[in-house]
Amino acid sequence: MSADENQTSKSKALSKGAKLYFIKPLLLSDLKGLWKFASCNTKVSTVSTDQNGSKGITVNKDQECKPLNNNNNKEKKQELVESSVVQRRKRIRWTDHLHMKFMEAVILAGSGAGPKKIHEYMNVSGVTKEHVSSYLQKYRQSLKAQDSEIQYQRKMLSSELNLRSYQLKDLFHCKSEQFLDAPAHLPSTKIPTVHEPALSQNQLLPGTLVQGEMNGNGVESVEISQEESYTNGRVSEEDQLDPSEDFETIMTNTEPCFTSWSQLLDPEETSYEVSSKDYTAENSELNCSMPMENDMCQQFPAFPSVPSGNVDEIFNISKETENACDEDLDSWLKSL
DNA sequence: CGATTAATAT
DNA sequence: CATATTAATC
Repeated sequence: MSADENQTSKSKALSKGAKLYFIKPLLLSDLKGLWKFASCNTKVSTVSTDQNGSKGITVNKDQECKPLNNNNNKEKKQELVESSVVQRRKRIRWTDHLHMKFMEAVILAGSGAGPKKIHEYMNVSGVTKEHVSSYLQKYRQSLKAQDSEIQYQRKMLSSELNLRSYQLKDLFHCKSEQFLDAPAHLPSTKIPTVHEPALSQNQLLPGTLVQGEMNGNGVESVEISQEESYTNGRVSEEDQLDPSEDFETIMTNTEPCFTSWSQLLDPEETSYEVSSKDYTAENSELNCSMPMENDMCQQFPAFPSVPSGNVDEIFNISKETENACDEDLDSWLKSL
């Protein structure tokens, strides 16, 4: 189908094997011709362009049209498909095995590789570049989805930490009873445990080897269910102190482990391997569904342990330090 | 029949 | 080559 109505293009196309040549915009007569063509069972030997004004198609006169309604619907459909001039590419099934081949190829081809390279590495007969291309599209989509999921979790985590930072603040400003009660105020921050694979169909990450390899590539799948949480624990009823930027900034400024598919693709980008390890480590903590208190210790300097004794005293000292010089502060810290 | 997957169009 | 769209399967 072409907007090009000059005769040379037409015959060119026809000589190269086109059975039909439509000129846009289509006319009703074109459609009529098409219908006739489609409902005829016989092969089209020759189709000549219409000479008489209509710029549509012409179907050979000698074609006998077979009535459609001799068969049931299904057969009818079959017939049409089979006799149709252009045959649809055979639909392939991406079995685990194929998928594995694909993944291997993706890895071998290196990040940034396109369908062509991947197809070459796969080297599976019957699988065309187009097949690979299509699958690659899907694969990338799944990565993207994963990525945004991770970003989401990251956000959540950061806000959790923020929440805690309020409470640490409270600790420092402490009215002693608050200090002592503090733990009770902590929101129930159960980071949901990882529910393993549960590979949803569209996640495209089956296969065992695959998973392993992917880790090496920094594409670890971190599946933390998000359904629960964050609605119950949200200690919003509490008098919200104004948000302390600190933890938020720390979290958001921290380079994400891997930001996006495009980053993965970038051959220059080498750091993600390392950072992804960090990330996984970080997450394995989460996965243990450990209380946040412990996690905090992993990521931030440990909070000085509070000496047994008079809380008020400590508080007073800490207050004094606001005007203290470094040395004073230093020695105070040591005394802790 | 809606979702998902793969082919094809842009 | 990437992405959008459509068709075929599940």
